[in-house]
Amino acid sequence: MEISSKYSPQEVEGKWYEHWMDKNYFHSTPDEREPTPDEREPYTIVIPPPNVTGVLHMGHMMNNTIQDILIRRARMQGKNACWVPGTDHASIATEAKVVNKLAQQGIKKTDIGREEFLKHAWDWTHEHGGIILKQLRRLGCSCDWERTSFTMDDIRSKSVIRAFVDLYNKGLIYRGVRMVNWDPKALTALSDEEVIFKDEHSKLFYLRYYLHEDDGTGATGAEGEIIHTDEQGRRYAVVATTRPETIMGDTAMCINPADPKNQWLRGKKVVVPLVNRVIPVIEDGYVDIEFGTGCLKVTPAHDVNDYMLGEKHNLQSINIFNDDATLSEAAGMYIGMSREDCRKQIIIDMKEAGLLEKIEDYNNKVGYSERTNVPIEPKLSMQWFLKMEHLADIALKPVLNGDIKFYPAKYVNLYRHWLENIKDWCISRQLWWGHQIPAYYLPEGGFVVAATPEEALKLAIEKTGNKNLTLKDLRQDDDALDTWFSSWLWPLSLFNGILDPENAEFKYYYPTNDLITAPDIIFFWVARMIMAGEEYQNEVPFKNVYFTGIVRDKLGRKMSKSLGNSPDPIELIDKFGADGVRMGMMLSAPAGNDILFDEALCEQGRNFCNKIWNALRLVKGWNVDQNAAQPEAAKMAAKWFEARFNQVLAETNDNIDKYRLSDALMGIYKLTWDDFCSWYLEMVKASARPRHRPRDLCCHHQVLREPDALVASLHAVHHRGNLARHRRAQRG
RNA sequence: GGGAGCUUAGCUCAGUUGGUUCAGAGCAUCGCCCUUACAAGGCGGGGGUCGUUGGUUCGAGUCCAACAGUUCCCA
Repeated sequence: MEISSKYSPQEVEGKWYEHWMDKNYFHSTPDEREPTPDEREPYTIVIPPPNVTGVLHMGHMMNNTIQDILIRRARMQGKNACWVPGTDHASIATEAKVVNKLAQQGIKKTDIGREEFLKHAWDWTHEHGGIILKQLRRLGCSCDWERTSFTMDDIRSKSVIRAFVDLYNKGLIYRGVRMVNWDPKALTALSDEEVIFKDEHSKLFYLRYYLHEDDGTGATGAEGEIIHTDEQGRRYAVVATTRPETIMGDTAMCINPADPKNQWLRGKKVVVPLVNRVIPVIEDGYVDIEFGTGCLKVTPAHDVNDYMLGEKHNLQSINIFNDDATLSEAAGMYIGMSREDCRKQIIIDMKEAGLLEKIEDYNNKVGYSERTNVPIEPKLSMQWFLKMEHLADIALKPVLNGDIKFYPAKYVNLYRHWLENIKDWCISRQLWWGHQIPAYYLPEGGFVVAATPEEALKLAIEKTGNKNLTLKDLRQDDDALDTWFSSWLWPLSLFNGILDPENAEFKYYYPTNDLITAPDIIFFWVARMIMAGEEYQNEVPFKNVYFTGIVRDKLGRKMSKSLGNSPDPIELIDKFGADGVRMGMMLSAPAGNDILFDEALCEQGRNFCNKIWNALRLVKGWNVDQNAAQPEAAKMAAKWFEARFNQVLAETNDNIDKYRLSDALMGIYKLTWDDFCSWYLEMVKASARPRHRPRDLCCHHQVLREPDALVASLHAVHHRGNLARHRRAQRG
């Protein structure tokens, strides 16, 4: 049979993937059918669940290639390897997509109601979900597909609710009015981690706050005192702000008691410009003397720090915004205007009224919603929170004492710093797509928390003593839980370890071995999984965390849709083969370092596959004579290569043990290309002149056996395994 | 504003306890070869004051300090 001189992955990869699936090579037991584990050591990875409606991007390619390398190696080492795939319901992202789709049909979600909306969301999920898992198959991922899970499937949903009820009963979950990050587009609260700060070229507006009923007293004449006076001799304070549109919510002005500039303002009252509300001047060391004029307007309803000042000084809090960040009735002016328009208008009006001192250019950072990309509005609202102090404590220990190892280790510091400065986690979202909070409000006020409506009713009757209560009297909380509130249970809930911690699978597979993830979700996800693991099992959820780099383009820019610099992974696979692309990623991916992706690397991967392919062609072209004696030179060459092979194998194992995957790959690359092809095959070739003389069997076998073992030892380029099997198949 | 990291060949990066093996790898490049496995190839070659300055040391890519550039995290 003639073999093409060029390797064509398209003809090989799909076929072999199918073969592996047919043989069920990726499935691991125990499972529900076969509850007894064999004597092998388990090796478990749970996939970082991609968004159910997402599509594969370069970050997934990187991440899942690494997982596949580790899981295949474990399998080769004789461990019971189990890689659990699944997807995440991605509350905000998915809900936003469904809302948009409905909007195109002229439908608002509030018009159709929760139940109807969820039907649409499930339709969307069934339509788009699973695409990404199919794409992972293209990449060659050896997941145990029978175990495919979803954060909103039955077991996972029940686990989330169970955990919520449990934490509530432990007193770790509470409901309260707090300053939260409000997304005025998605109309929901967000956690601190979902806010992205961006540099902004904005303006600093200096506003005049005239003294109320100025009696001319207060001046100390001290050095550094600054008193502003207008043409009529009226005295005023100057406040610098980036957000003049919030003045309607001002309930105090604050100075630093140690600020010589503003001593004359002590104990005075000032008038909010335009609004004409009289507010007190308070004193607090919080105010930065150097910033602006040292006078701070305090708007407790619309700024986190102002909120704290308000609490401390007992200030009134006026919420001047509606949920969509337009001006509310309470603002008293500019009602219904957007915050952006209001800012423009208010500056025009101030100028006219002579209340604007000056405008300066100013660079500051503004928080944006990670999902909708609109500026976050700090907002006082009633939300559910998870207390973090205890959870942070138990999550810090295993990382500091080495029960969990981070690769690279530099992330330990970052992790510690975050945990030591942690704030309570806002876990409620004003969304429908997700796990509905299992809190039930009673007709006479108050609420109960229970896993099911029936249990809630029981509790409600106990609590109120009212035996006539029915399910209809209870109203379940409208809000859903933060998506991460299900993700953090992932390693536990995948094996049903929340609902049934004594089950055989869970006992066998948990804790998992390695977690492969991106460093940007170290807080969102990694830290919280450790908390959940410690809280529920008193055990770490995984032993090693490998942080991948962020995939950038070759100019070092983040890949983004707007830049259009992200290649389509599937097109890359079509062009270079899955192996070529996988190798391209791995060649330049030391842990934790960003990788500058370049198609040239995939080309190198493709070339390598081709090199192996052609080694096969050479060997296949040889006739084998069982009776021929092995030439002395070939014998020596074989001996040399075997020694070389064992040496590289040891190095490779060592490198992978240290998670130095690109080094491991390079070792095999050179072994294959330089030692095997350039030296060994050439030596065997030369030893058998004249050229048509058949090679001896011994030699032939060794030639075939060596790359089999070689290839099997590192599955970075998984179809090299195919080639080896291909050889075996053709040999017979 | 606070903190962390990075800076070694044209590019991407190794370089673990300071000492022949420490100045490396891959890619790219240059020269010669269509040699019957592979031009997606073969053989050979060039290329770096290890960001800058200073310090510790018998000895510094490696340790210390300052500075510059750069990236990230937090507020």
